[in-house]
Amino acid sequence: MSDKPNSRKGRASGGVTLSDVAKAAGVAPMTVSRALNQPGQVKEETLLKVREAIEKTGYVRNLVAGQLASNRSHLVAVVVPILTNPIFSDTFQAITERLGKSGYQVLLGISGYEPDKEQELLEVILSRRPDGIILTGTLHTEASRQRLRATGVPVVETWDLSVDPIDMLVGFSHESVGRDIARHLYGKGYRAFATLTVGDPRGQRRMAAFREELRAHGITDVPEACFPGVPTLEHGRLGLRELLKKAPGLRAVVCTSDTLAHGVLTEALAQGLRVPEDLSVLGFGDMNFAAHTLPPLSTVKIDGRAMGDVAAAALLKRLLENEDATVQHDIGYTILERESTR
Amino acid sequence: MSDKPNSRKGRASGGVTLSDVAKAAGVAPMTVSRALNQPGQVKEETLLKVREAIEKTGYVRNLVAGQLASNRSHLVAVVVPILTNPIFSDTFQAITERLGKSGYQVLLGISGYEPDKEQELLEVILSRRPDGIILTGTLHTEASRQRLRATGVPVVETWDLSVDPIDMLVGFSHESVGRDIARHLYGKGYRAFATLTVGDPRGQRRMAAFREELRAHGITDVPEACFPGVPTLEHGRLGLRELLKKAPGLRAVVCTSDTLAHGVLTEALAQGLRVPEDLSVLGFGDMNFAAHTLPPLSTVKIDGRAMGDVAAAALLKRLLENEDATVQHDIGYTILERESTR
DNA sequence: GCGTCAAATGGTAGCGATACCATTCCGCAT
DNA sequence: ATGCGGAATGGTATCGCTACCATTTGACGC
Repeated sequence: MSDKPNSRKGRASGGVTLSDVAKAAGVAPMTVSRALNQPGQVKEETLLKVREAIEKTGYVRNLVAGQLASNRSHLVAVVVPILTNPIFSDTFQAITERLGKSGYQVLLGISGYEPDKEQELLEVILSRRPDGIILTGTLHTEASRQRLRATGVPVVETWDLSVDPIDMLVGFSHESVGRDIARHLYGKGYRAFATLTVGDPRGQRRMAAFREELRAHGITDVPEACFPGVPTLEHGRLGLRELLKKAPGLRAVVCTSDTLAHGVLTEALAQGLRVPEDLSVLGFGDMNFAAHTLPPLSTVKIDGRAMGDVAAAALLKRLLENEDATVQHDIGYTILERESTR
Repeated sequence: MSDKPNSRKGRASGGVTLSDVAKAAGVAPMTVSRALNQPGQVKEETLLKVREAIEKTGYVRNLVAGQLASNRSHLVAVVVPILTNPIFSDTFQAITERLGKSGYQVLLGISGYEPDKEQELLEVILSRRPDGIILTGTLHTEASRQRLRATGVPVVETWDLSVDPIDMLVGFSHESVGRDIARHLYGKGYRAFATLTVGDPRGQRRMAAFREELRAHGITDVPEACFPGVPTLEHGRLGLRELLKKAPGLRAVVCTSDTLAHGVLTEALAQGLRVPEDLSVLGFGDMNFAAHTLPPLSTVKIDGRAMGDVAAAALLKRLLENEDATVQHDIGYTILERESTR
């Protein structure tokens, strides 16, 4: 049917427009527009004619023009630090699904834990006039915050709580997690701890709170290993080796990610250390493998899907119902005791 | 500085437009447009005035209007089956980075291995008039293929080869992988095989070729376990149990994913099976953990980043240089022998 | 038959930018 | 001075759609 690929250069796109469809259907352009956007307001008979014309002409909607005219993009931008961490891809997937149901599409941005990169990203994102923005974390440049506030786009920050949110907020307290871990493990009788982290600002904050709480119990010497980049099994293995060198009497390793913890378990197994008898290991995230490691990994469960769902729901409420209430939602967490700690 | 959040309803967006900037700078709108898009064509002095005006007015570009006028979106859509599989997120990340350098932004779509869902997705994607589309796999509905061909958008299919590509193509032969695995393992003396898969069409094809090649060597009975959904450690563990029940004499398990293989290794360890003495395991993908499992996992290495890079490069060539050559690139693969096979 | 009102449809003027062409500017040779 | 040509800038007509309001249609009661 197609004569030849459209040239798509110069001014005219060469494609079929809504007016062409209207002509083919014998109605006005506005009617076609309504048939597509508010089919309920169009008579069944007309709807049929329009659909037929669309089919016949091979019309492809142009949301770009629609967006310019209506000032609504049906686009929501989501910014995550990295995608390779399943903890974020779960949230992202949940957001995508929830928004998709209401006809919104997601524009993804990857910031790599760098506020400056995030700022650049936001600039491009704002240029596309999204209807809403979902950010990961509350650590943004001052310029970013001002820009977002000034434009008035609905914003949801996730994965954290904050005293001064830009707009809406869905997350949990990382300080609280750190303290709870410390109390929990201290309560079980552990005294010789170490932490294993990567360059993740929220993980660092959890561990800072963890240390502080331990200090309150008189434990001041907590060795740490920290790797740059993303959490990997390898970093977990290297990390345990490093920590054992620093502190041979080590009894419990607290990791900022299940992946790291999995590496620690693996290295322990390789070295003949029994878990939890000789060494306890605690992860973070409750990723899908955590329950199936050897031994099953104790961890802090974060419901990433729920977080995405709540964030998307809050945004939709604002978008669809023009609800003006500011959302502040603590999604909580659970310390999941499996067998890697006892 | 901001008076109050813009209402963003009705027709006027209430924002600062390029014309406002032009007025503030004392130049024509066209000049501001050029200052932003072809700064080389604008006098240094004028450039300065414009930049100042942009700063002062708090102007945020509107790429939507620009796109409508110029018929170029600086947007490339990427469709992947799932994001949780690191093998795809690597490719995706590489694409994003490469395109980002040339000023293109990426619009992500998740198809969930369902051609019908992909078709719906493509409809929305095309409505946004992307400058290019990168697809995963070559398995699309006929309607999708026609639609893509008719619109004339540059398309790159990845992760596969095909006799009838829509446009450009970057991948490798899954049949070839399957046959090579069979020859390789057969050559090392193995005779009792099983396969472990999830509902991934390309993995299925690899295993079909694997079986066929084995049949050529007189091995016809190859038990299989197949799980729906995505590959997880759990499926790997369950899979090995299932397979051992079916075929206690099993000597080598071939998996369609490193994650599954990791699960098999874990279950073997849990059952006291020695790898590779009692059981050999082969994965697929060479994910970042593969070299660090117990024992290190033999696998088929696919360079996902390279694939993304090549795909993005091919697209950019078409977009920037209007190169008309059809690309067909076999990215290849390597069977990586670590210790889980011998 | 006619007024009434809601449902369905149509006409027109933008949305904010860029393509295209026209115009002005400016340095330099004549 | 004058003419010339390239660099820099400006004016205007769209791009394809939807908001807004006007108009038409049709069902109903009296």
